[in-house]
Amino acid sequence: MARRSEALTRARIVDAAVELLDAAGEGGLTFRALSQRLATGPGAIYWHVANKDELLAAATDAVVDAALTDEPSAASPQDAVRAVALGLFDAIDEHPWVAGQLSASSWQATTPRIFESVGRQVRALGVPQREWFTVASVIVQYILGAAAQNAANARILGPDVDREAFLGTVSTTWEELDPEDYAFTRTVADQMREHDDREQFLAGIDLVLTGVTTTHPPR
Amino acid sequence: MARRSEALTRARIVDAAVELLDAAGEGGLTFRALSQRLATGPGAIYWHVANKDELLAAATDAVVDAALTDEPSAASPQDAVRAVALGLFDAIDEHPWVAGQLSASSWQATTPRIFESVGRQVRALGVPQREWFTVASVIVQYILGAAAQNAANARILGPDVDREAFLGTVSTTWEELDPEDYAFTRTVADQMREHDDREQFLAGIDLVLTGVTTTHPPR
DNA sequence: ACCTGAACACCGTTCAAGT
DNA sequence: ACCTGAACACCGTTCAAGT
Repeated sequence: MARRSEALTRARIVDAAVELLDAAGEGGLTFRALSQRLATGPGAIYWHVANKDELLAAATDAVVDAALTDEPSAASPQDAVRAVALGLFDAIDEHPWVAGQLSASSWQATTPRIFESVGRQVRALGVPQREWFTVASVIVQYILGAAAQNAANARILGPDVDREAFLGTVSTTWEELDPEDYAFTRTVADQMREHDDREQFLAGIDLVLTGVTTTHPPR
Repeated sequence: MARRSEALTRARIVDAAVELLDAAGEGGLTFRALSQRLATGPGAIYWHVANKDELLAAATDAVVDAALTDEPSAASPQDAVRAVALGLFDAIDEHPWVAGQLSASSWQATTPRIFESVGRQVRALGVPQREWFTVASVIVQYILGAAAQNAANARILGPDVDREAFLGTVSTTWEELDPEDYAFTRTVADQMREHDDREQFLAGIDLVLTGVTTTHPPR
């Protein structure tokens, strides 16, 4: 499997890192495991990459870049936002470790790309210019925040656990909470069991977009 | 400083863990550092706490619990949501490591408390019952997501970096992006330099709440 | 029941030495 | 210029031994 004939490049290292992260999670990325997969010593990697943080940032960048390559070209700004949001949602769902990174240090390099995609649609919605930064930030925060929490749940689940069984367990736990302290949570326990993550994420996007267009109606 | 006369309890361990996390971040919490601070051996801690994950979850719980103790008792459901949101925002701002935990494994234990607080206000807003879970989830996702990203920025900053200088640097970086690929981001670079995190967070809450009341107008 | 602290397996990172 | 792999300092966790 290991193609030891090919040169050790930064790109090959990042690709292998993504594979390791996908396969075994954040704890699975090890300089030893990585160097074994690349058929070298651990020290070799340090010639191409400064340290583990930089490697994680590069891996995150690679995933987000891939998720954002498809140009929106949608019917409405709303649809374009939905497309960007779903692209990131799916990418994070497929690579759950990305979530932790996006709220970590790679923020600086990766976020402008997301911000730009969303911001153009904010402009297209007719939001007044002095609100552009605020509104675009709020939408990006919701997208990344919701996707991150979704990924966290997926991480608890693990790849081998049955989703329905898990939701059933949580739902049952909720139903057994103190009736007085958790009146609301108990009531919606069955809604939680039957909800669809993707649908709910889109419902959130739509709520935010409705808030935006209501607060800043297009002239 | 170390009160070696007192018994080693789970509560004292968790308190010391919070202090270490506050002082030195996620990397600062070490069983060795912790046991030194508590004047014992590392093994002693394992009698009270199963492992590091459980310890982190307990520390997170402690912080969130403290942030949610003040009952809202606000004029409107909107104000109550703002109060809960700001309480969590400030708690995460003060204990940035909490953000990473909330999107990690402690989700199960801690989230119902937040969910209940927000959910009661969703009910009070007159949202139809079959939408309760969705709407409450969206609000909680925004609160935790936005607070987490804010904390991430604070973590990059570190406690000793000048905030204004940092924002100035980021703003300048944005202004130097490619004019075609990053037309929007460049335009709002100065807005980013002058924004206030707390205000922007509240603006997001209000956008979401407006979206909720517009989509589900109170009868 | 609760604490001690040495020991184990593992990790990120460095660096002299090689090609 | 690029790679090797032993070595260093450190970590989470265990466990026989103590009180």
